[in-house]
Amino acid sequence: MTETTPGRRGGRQLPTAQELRIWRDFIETTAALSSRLESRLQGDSSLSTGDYAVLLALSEAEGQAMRSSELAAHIGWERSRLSHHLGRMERRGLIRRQECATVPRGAEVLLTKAGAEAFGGATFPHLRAIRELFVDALTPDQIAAAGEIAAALRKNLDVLYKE
Amino acid sequence: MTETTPGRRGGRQLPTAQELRIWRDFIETTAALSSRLESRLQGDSSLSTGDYAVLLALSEAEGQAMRSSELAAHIGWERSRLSHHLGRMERRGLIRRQECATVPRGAEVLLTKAGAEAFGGATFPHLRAIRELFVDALTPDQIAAAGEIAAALRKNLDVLYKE
DNA sequence: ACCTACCGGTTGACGTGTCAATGATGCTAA
DNA sequence: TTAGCATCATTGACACGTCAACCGGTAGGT
Repeated sequence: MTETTPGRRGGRQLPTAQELRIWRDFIETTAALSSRLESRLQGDSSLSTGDYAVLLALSEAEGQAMRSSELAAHIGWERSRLSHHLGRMERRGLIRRQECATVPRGAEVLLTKAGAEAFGGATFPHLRAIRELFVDALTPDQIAAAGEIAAALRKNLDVLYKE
Repeated sequence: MTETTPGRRGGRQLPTAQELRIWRDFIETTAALSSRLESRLQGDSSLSTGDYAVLLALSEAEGQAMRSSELAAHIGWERSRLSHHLGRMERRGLIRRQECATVPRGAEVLLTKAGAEAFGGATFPHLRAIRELFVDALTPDQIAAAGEIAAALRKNLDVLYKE
C-alpha cells in the first residue's frame, strides 16, 4: 500500500486499470472511425482521405495550383509523404506537376479537370459520412466535449514535443 | 435562410462549420496521438503497437501460445493482416509458428524467449507513455467524457455496420 | 572563384494495411 | 465415393507512411 488514494495522480507512474480501459476504447474506436470514413470515401468516390486533403487544398488555392512545400505545410504533411502521394495522384490524372516559373527549384502542383471533378463529386458524400459517423453519434454536449478533449490533447502534445 | 435553428439537427444533411472544425481537430489529434505513442514505443523498445498487441495477447495466453485465428479474433485483426505481421515478427525472432497438434490445419503461434523479454521491457515505458500523452493531458471529467464519447461512437458504428 | 551549407524536392528501402486469390484440409450431401 | 463447400492460413499486388540518402541549385563566407 505505497499509494493510498493520493491527492489525485500525485506522483503516480502508471495509469489505473480504468484509465487504461478508457484509453484502449478511445484509441481503438477513433481508429475504427477513421477507417470507416476512409472506406466510405473510397466507395463513394475512389479517393482516399489523403487525396481528398490534397484536392481540397488545391481547389481552394488561387489558380487551383500551389507550390509543393506550401501544400505540404498547408495540410501538415512531410515533404516526402507529399511527394510520394503526388506521384500516385499524378499517375491517376488527378493532378499535374510542372516546374515553377517564379521560384527556380520549386515544383508547382496543379489541379486537373479530372481532379476537380473527382473532388466535386466526393465532397457531398464525404460530409454526409462525417455527419452520420461522428456528428449524429454524439449529443451536442459530447461534440463540445470532444472539441475540448482534442484541444487538451493537442496542447499537451505541443508542450511535450514543442514545434 | 432555409434552416433557422431547427429543433436540433432535424433533417439536416451536412455538418455545420463548427461541427466540421471539431471533427477535424478530433480526428487529426487522435491520429497524432497514436503516431506519437507509436514512436515512443518504437524508441523505447523497438516494437510497434502491432507487435505489442500480439505479444500482450500471447503473454496472457496459457502456455504463451495461441492458435492463429484465436489470436486474430482476440485482438480484432483480419487473419491476413495477422499473417503478414506474424511473418515479420517471426523474422525478428519474437514469435515462432508451428502446426497445431490438436487442430489439423491450425497454426500455433508461440512466444519466444526474445519475444517475452522484448514485451517485458516494453510494458512499463509504454504505460508511462499512455499516462503522459493521454491521462495527464486530461482532467478526470474529460477522461470520463472520452470514455463516453468512445462508447457512443462505437455503438453508432456497430449499428451502422452491425457485426 | 571556391568551398560549404542549406533548401526544395525526389527516391529507395522497408514496415504496415487491405483486398482478392490460392492452397490445404476437413465436412456433407448426392 | 466423390463432388462440392466451408474453414484456416498464406500469398501477392498494391496503397500508404517514415526515414535516411540523395540531387541540383542558390547563397554566404573566405
